[in-house]
This record gives sequence, structure tokens and C-alpha cells, in this order.
Amino acid sequence: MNIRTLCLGILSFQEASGYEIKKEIEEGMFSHFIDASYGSIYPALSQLNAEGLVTVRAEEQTGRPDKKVYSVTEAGRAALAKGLLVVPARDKYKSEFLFEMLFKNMLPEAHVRLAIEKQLNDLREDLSRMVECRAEGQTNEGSEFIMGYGEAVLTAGAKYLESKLAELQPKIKLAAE
Amino acid sequence: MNIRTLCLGILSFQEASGYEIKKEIEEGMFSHFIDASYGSIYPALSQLNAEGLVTVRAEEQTGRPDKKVYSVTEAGRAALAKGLLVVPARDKYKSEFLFEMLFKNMLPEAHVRLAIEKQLNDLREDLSRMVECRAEGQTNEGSEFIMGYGEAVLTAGAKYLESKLAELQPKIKLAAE
DNA sequence: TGATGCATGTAATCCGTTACATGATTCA
DNA sequence: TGAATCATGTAACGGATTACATGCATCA
Repeated sequence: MNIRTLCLGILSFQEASGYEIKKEIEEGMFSHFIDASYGSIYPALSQLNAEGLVTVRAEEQTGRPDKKVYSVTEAGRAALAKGLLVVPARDKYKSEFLFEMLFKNMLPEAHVRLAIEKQLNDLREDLSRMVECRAEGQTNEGSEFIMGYGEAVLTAGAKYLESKLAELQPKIKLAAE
Repeated sequence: MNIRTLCLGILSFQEASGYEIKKEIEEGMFSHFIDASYGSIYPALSQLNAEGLVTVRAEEQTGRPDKKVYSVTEAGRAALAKGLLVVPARDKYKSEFLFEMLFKNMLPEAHVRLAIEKQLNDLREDLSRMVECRAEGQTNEGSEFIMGYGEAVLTAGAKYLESKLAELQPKIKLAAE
């Protein structure tokens, strides 16, 4: 799956500018499992436009640069539907955190604790972003499904880390008393 | 984190050839959160060797091409330790499956069911690989930690999908009767 | 006899990120 | 006054994958 399909997918829910698509990706319900930068989004949109899969409309704004609002065309919807029928690639999960934890016993405990706390924080951030998205509404069957999945997975990870942190904590309390 | 550090890390546990490192990555306990191909592993090993972070030894084999067994040097261990102290990048998770599920209501139900079953299968594969690794032994504190994490997360995902499949199943039974 | 596993390596290519370039507005 | 937000875009660069090249052994 490439960024073109991604843009097509997002636009199929709501017309948007490149800037807004980026925001949706990093703050919306996609943030957990998708990533993209301006450097890939803008060229993708131009390309889609050239192929007739989306249309553009310039929206004037006072004191702001014009906004280029993209909408998906019928051909675009067809392309999306076709793209969705190919068997999806296996999930890719990359974690430097886990790699680092593999060498737990070589590392100072304070560093390990910090790393776990940072990871826990990341997971909680993802979780609360999901809760927000749910609250903001416009949920459909699909978004419910993916948020349920994300919630299940993130919560499980967070729980695990919390229990591991609890095993580490006593040493701090001892030092504080 | 780059592949050089990855190789250094794996070699710090056990000397190995490029081929074996690849196997370890795709079948060992790393498979869940790391990825690398020959095209990146072999050049990385040559480079590490040129920098004196690893040494090579050619192992003759009957009826097989020689094996180049790499071992980490003291300088290599130091480089690894230094590399582990930088703050790890945030986890990256990419899922075409979840993206596709976002459009659940546009897709034929049979397709959705297949996609979920495939995903469930992938998760179970990852899980059983972890169980195998645990059984094979040579676990340390670090590997216990990451396998615990992986197990928690994968199990949660699998449970969620199972419950969703159960909601879908009735229609099949109806058709069968 | 044909697929799979063992074993190493390179070159072309792709996909995307980072950094750069520009500029007004609003909020602290 | 300086940072953050809104807004678009390009060029250079990087990092890794894919495909290619080679070849013997084993198992079904």
C-alpha cells in the first residue's frame, strides 16, 4: 500500500488539503498504524490529480495562503475499491525499544526504567488519541473496528509495562525513605 | 537504529554468518519487531569488519559454500553499548490490514472475513514462534522481557479478532444448515 | 526432476524522509 | 519578540528492498 491509496482513502471520507491529510495522519485514528510526511503527500496529491482520481479547488483564506482542497472523483473511488481488494501486506512492526530491552542486563537500571517509562508514555498517548477520536464522533463500522483493535493491543502493552515498572519501583522507594 | 547495530547486537549473543543472522531475524524472537534482508545484512557485515567491530573466520563445509562466521570484537561491544544509550526512536507500526478494515462496509463480507482470518493467522504464527524460542532455551532477562511484551500484545490482538470473527460466523452456519 | 535449503554477494531501483525555501498570523 | 500554527512545495539524500547471479545438496 502506497501513499496514493492512503490519500484516496482519507479523501473518500472527507475532502481535505494536503496539510489536513497530514494532520489527520498524525493526530487522527490513523496515527497508530500509518505514517507519512509532506514530502510524500504533496507529490502524491498532484499525481492523483493528474490522473483524474481527485479534483482540486482553491479556497481563498484571509491572511493565509490559499488552501487546495482535494476531493475524490468517481474514478478515484473505483481505484480505491480496486486497491482494497488486493491481499494486504503483513503488518510491519519496528521497535527499537524492544531491541534495546534485549540488552537489559548490560544497561544501567535507571536507563532501563526511563526507556520503559517513555514507551509507556507513547502507548498512553496513542490510546488517548483514540479516545478523543471516538468522542469527536463520525465513527463508522470500520473506524470502530480499528479503534477496538488498537485499544486492545495498546492496553495490553501498557499493562505489561506497568507490571514491569512495579517490579522496578521498590528500589526507588527504598532510596527515598 | 540501523542494521549495523542490529548485527552487532545479534553477534553479541552468538557468533554467526550473514545467512544465520537473517534466519534469526525472521524465525527467532526478533521476527516480531525487526526486519532485514540479505541486501542490507551482507554489506553491513563487510562494513563492520572493515571498521574492526567484528572479525571473520571462514568455515569450510563439505558440499556447501564456505560459511563466513562473524564474531564481535571488544571495540564492537563498546560500539553496541554506546549505541544502546541513545534514546530509541518511537515504535513504528504499519498495518495495511487495519487500513483496509476502515472500509469494512464497502467490502464484500467474505473478503472481510478472509482478511481477518489472515491477520489472526499472522498473529498466531508470531505467537507460536515466540513459544518455540522460549522452549529452545538460552533466555536471559532481556529476552524474557521482550517475549512477555510480544505475547501480551499479540494475544490481545488475537483475542479481539476472535471475538469479531465470532460475530461474523453465524451467517456461515446458517448457510451450511 | 523440481522445489527447497544452504550460502554469499552486488546493482538497480524504489519509496520515502529530511532539509530547504517562503511567508503571514496569532498567542504568550 | 519569539514560538507555534497555517500552508505549499521541491531537491537531495538515505536506507533498504528487489531482482539478479551462482551453485551444490537433499528430499519428495
